[in-house]
Amino acid sequence: MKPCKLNSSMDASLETDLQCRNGTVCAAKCGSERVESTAKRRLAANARERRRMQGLNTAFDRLRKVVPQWGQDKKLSKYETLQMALSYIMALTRILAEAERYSAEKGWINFHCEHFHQESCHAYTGQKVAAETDPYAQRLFSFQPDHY
DNA sequence: TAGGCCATCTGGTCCT
DNA sequence: AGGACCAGATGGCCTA
Repeated sequence: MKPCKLNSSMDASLETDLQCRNGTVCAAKCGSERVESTAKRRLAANARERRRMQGLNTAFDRLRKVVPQWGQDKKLSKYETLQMALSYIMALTRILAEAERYSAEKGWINFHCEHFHQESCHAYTGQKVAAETDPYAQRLFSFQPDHY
């Protein structure tokens, strides 16, 4: 946890706030109220920003949980997490596209067998199904992140 | 000790 | 006017 601080630029802006409008220094009451409200708004903005960043970090943690770690004991950095998520999504997309292609092909084969070559179907489709499961598993488990 | 990563503060900009 | 988002600055912690 970092210490709370008010930096010099803010102090300067608060000071100029005191010398307002009529060229002379405002009444003490007016100035102190303005300073107080500015400081309050700043603190509120800081708190909001902290909450926002915490929300962002929670999202990063959730992303880390669903992205492959490849046995790394060290937590992925934010940048690495994004890179890994990107390559992982692209790999899954490729797998899905191939799965669709394979299933479309299988559908055609079933149709063809039903209507034209019933006698030679079973051996062929059985062989096809067994063959198609392997490449998916192979691809999924051999997935390596792309580098961008 | 340098470099990487991170949390926080801050001011600017845009939106409601 | 006030909130959300963003990017720059700063300083702390950790590791090679």
